[in-house]
Amino acid sequence: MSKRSARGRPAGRGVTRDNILRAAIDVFAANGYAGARVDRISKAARSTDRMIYYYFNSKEDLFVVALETIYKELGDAEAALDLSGLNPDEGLRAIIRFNWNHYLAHPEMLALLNNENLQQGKHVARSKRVKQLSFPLLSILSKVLARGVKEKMFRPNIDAYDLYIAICALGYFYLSNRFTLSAFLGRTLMAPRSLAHWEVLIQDIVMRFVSVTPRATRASGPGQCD
Amino acid sequence: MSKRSARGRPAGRGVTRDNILRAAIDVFAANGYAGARVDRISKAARSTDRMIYYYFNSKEDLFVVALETIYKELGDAEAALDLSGLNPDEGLRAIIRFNWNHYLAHPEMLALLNNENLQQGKHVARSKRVKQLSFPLLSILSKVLARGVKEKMFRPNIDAYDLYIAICALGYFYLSNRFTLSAFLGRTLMAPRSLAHWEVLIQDIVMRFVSVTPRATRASGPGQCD
DNA sequence: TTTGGAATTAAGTATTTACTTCATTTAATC
DNA sequence: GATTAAATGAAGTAAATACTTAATTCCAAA
Repeated sequence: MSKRSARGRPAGRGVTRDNILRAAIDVFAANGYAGARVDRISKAARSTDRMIYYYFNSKEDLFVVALETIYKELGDAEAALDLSGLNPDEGLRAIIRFNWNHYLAHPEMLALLNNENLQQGKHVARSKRVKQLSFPLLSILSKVLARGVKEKMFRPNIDAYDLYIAICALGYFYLSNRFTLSAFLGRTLMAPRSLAHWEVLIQDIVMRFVSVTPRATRASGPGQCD
Repeated sequence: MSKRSARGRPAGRGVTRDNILRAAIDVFAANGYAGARVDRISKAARSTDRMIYYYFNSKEDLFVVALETIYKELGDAEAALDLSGLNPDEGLRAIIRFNWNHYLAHPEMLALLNNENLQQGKHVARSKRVKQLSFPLLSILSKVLARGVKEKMFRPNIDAYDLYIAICALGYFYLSNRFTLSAFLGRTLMAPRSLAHWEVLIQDIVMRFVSVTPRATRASGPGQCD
C-alpha cells in the first residue's frame, strides 16, 4: 500500500487523461450515464474528481468523448478488415463474423450504445467528431453484395443498409439482452458452445437470405462448436 | 386549474396506485432507473412521493413491479393471439408481425428491458412473479414450426428458441437502437414507409431461413408500403 | 537559474435525492 | 352517528452528488 505522495506531473503526458477515459468507459458501461458517479470514475482511474473537470469539462462531455472513443475503435477495427482473395460468399461470412466478434470483444460498446439510445441519441447527434469518423464496413459490404450479384451467387435488389442492420441486429440483441433473455428462456447464452452456435446461426440466416440457391446450410442444432 | 383540496380517500380504490405505476413505467423508460427521480414519478402521477412509498416500498421495488407489469402485458397479448385457420407459412408470418407490432406499440417495454440488461438482469432474476407468468408465444411458435416441417414447407432441425431469438432480434434492435443507427447511417428509420418496409423484410429473412423452397420473396427495395 | 504554466491535491459548497415522521381526512362499517 | 382503518398531505432529513476554489508541485524552456 505505497502512499502516492507524487504531485505535480508524476505520470507521463496524457496518462492520467487516458486512465480517466478508460475508467469512464467502464463505469458508464456498468452503471449507465445517470448511474455512473464522478467519484467512482476518478477512483477507478486512480485519480481525483478534479482531474476529470480538468481534462474534460463535465460529466456529460466525458460521456461524449467515451462514445466517440468506442466509435473510433469500431471504425479502426473495420479499416483493418481484409477481405481480398475471398469470394462473395466467404466475404460476406467474414463480415458477419467480424461484426459478431467485435461485439463479443467489446461489451462496453453495447452498453454505451444502449445508454445513448435510452437518452434518445442526444450526444451522438451533437458530436461532430463522430460524424467525421469513417466506417468502412458498410461500403465493403456493398461491394461484396454487388460482386455476389454479378457472379450470380446473390439475389439482386438487396439493400446494403437493410442487410447491415439485420447483421447487427442478430448479433447485438443476443448479447445486449442476454440477461432478460436468459431469465425468459431459462437458457444459458454465454457458454462457449452457445456463442459458437449463434455465430454459425447468424451466418446461416443471412446467407440464406442473400443466396440465389439455398446451399446446404451447416447444421443448426443447438450446441454446435468448432 | 381546480385546486385539489381532496384528502383521505378521494379517488377510487387503487387508482392512485395505478397512476403511480403508469407514471413510473414512463419515467423509468424515459430516464433509466438511476436517471428516474422519485418526485418526477409522483408528479407525473399527480400524487406525492409519500404515496410511492405507501404503495410500493422503495424506488427499486417500484421498478420491479414496473418490469413485471410490462412482462405481464406481453404475456396477455401473446395469449390473445389466434393462429387457427392459418397454414404454417402464414402462421409464422403472423407471429413475426405480432412481435414487431408489440414492440412498436410498446416502446416503454424496450426501454425498460434495456435498462434491466444494463443492470445485468438483477431484478428479473429476483422477481418470482415474472417466473410465474406464462408466455404462450414460444410454444405457439414451436407448434407452427413442427406443422410446417410435417407439411414439408419448413426445413427440419430448426430450433424454436433460436428462431424466437432471431425474430426478436430483428425487430427489437431496429427500434431500440434507432437513434444511434439513424446517426450512423444517416437514414430515417421511423417514417411509416421505413417501418412498413422493415416489417416486410423481417418476414422475408425469417421465411427464407425456415422454408425448404425459397418462394418468391416480396419486393425488398427500400420504402415499401401497403 | 529562473520562471511560467501544466498537472495535481485538498477541501469545500450548494443542490439534489431517496426516503420518513406525523398529523390529518375521508369512506366504509357497525 | 360513532368508530376504524385506509389513504393522503406537509414538511422535513441525512446522505450523495456534480462541480469549484485555491493552493501546490514539478517540468521544461529561456
